[in-house]
Amino acid sequence: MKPTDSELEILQVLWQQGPCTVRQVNERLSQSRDVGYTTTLKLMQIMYEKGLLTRLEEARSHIYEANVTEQETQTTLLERFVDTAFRGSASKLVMHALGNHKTTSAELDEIRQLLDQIEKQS
Amino acid sequence: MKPTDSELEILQVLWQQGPCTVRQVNERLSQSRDVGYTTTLKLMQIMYEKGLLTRLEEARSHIYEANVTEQETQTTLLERFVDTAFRGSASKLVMHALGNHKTTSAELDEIRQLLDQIEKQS
DNA sequence: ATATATCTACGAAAATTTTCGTACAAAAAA
DNA sequence: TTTTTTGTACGAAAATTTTCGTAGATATAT
Repeated sequence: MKPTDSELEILQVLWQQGPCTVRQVNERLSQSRDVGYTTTLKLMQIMYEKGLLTRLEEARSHIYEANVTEQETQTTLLERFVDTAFRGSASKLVMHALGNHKTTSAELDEIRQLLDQIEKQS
Repeated sequence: MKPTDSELEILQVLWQQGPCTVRQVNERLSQSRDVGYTTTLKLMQIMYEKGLLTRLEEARSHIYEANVTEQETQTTLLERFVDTAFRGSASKLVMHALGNHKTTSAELDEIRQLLDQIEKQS
């Protein structure tokens, strides 16, 4: 299941903040851009229908929760992205990402450890 | 300039094959999915208007060429992707990419070298 | 109790992207 | 020369995604 850009934005809020009402999500989104309440509502209803979200209808204002994990979504999106933008070459993508972004020393070490681990397995 | 999915598909063909006519691009695309000739034509015309492609009109059938490099496009798309899917954390993306894709030993070494190089610079 | 605020549902407009039909010109084949 | 093929241009339909207005229900405040 590949979320659209707007859907991903909403998922990010829910992953970071945990279960939220529409209002809470909308308020969070409003911090970075202009978006109407019913726009967010509608999107979340659609996501609910698609199974991307679950919701509790106990109170008058429903409480929504992500029904996909951040990890699995990242995996799905990454796979697609590697294919479309990097012709399937994960290592090209990695080199590109490391080249263009600031990465701390600690993070670099972490990546080194992962490299060793991968090599050991094979 | 962020190309759409279909536009990226066309750019990939031009990056791999060099300057092409619409027919050549369409034939390449047709190998993987069903797409009409005029669909490809229209898209390439739009891309030309946007400045994503240049073209030679000397012959009857124009010859199109990518007007953005694969590298710069990858950089643009990657930046966006890191932000939307990985909350801006390039290292998270890297770990994810290394974890989920097969990478050869040579590629792993190449990445190690890059890591060393980055660390030396800082 | 009446007015105001807040919520859901839902249809449909608006914006974006993708697809294709049709018109017409020029080249190639018959 | 006439027909068929191959090309561009272009408008507009179709599909997808995003946005929002309005109706109606329920809670909250005056």
